[in-house]
Amino acid sequence: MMELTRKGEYAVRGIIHLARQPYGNVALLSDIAEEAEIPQTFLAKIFQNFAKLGFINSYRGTGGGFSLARPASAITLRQVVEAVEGPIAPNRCVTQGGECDRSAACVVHDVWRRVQLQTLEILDGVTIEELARKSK
Amino acid sequence: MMELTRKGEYAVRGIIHLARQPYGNVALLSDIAEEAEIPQTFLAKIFQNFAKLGFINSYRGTGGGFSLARPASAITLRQVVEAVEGPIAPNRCVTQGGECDRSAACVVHDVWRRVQLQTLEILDGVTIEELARKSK
DNA sequence: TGCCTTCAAGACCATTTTTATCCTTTTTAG
DNA sequence: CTAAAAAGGATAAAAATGGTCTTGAAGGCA
Ligand code: SF4
Ligand code: SF4
Repeated sequence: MMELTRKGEYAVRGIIHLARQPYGNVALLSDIAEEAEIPQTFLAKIFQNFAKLGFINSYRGTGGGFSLARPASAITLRQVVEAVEGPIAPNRCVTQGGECDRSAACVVHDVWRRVQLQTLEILDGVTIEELARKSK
Repeated sequence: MMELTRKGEYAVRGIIHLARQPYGNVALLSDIAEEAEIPQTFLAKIFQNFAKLGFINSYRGTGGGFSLARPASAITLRQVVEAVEGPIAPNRCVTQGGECDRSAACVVHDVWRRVQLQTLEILDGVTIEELARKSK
């Protein structure tokens, strides 16, 4: 239950590997994909999305590639995961605009909200910088 | 991300409604399904599974139905959820025998383990009795 | 003994999500 | 101009989800 998909796992691994590059350095998709052991075309989609969201910059043409658009310390694990997996919620009723007519009276609802809040707290507290720095 | 499936949601709702019956009372599947607003045939599968796991008793024939096999206070939300959704884990690498050759060195792994442990702690601390009693 | 009720078990199925791959286009450096 | 590299869109196999249907088995009752 509640497992990250491959896409989520790849997204995290991918951006960590990108963050390990010397700062400002532009890295090739093919290199990151190989290092992180991610299917290149799949990672391409993920990075395209990250670029749109402003996490990373992309450069086309010869000498192109990807680099972080802001310091790794300013990107949290939560942001990365939510970017690809959507809002973190253990049940429908705890998402923004989550629909269940029972929510008001439901006790289980409160349990899921606690799970959600604790999870968010953990993921908010971890930055890509930390992850990239440790266990290099 | 990490959402309970319908099956999980139905399982929780179903067993709570069963726990609201007078103790020892045998309830009809059709009644529980209607009260909890769950497709009856789907709930049947869930309850069959619960019966196998010893959470509930089932009785066939006229006057048959389902009842809890042990006090609601001895059934935790975690047990119910894991019964239908499998082990609670935010990533493959934190399941029993979860496989990722990186686990040892990986820092993200530790984050997922923390998420898992916090979630388990919450779900272990909630019993079906509490859920059935409150917000009747 | 039959008949009716109720759960058991397994087959079946439509839809959605996951996990990619492929191809064409655009951008850019040199 | 050309080669390199990402962008964007179409396609698709495989798996998971969310059920339904049919048949069978067990139990109560006239
Ligand atoms: S936990 Fe309660 S509020 Fe949330 S979806 Fe289930 S019934 Fe609705
Ligand atoms: S978080 Fe680390 S250990 Fe877990 S699956 Fe990802 S790479 Fe492997």
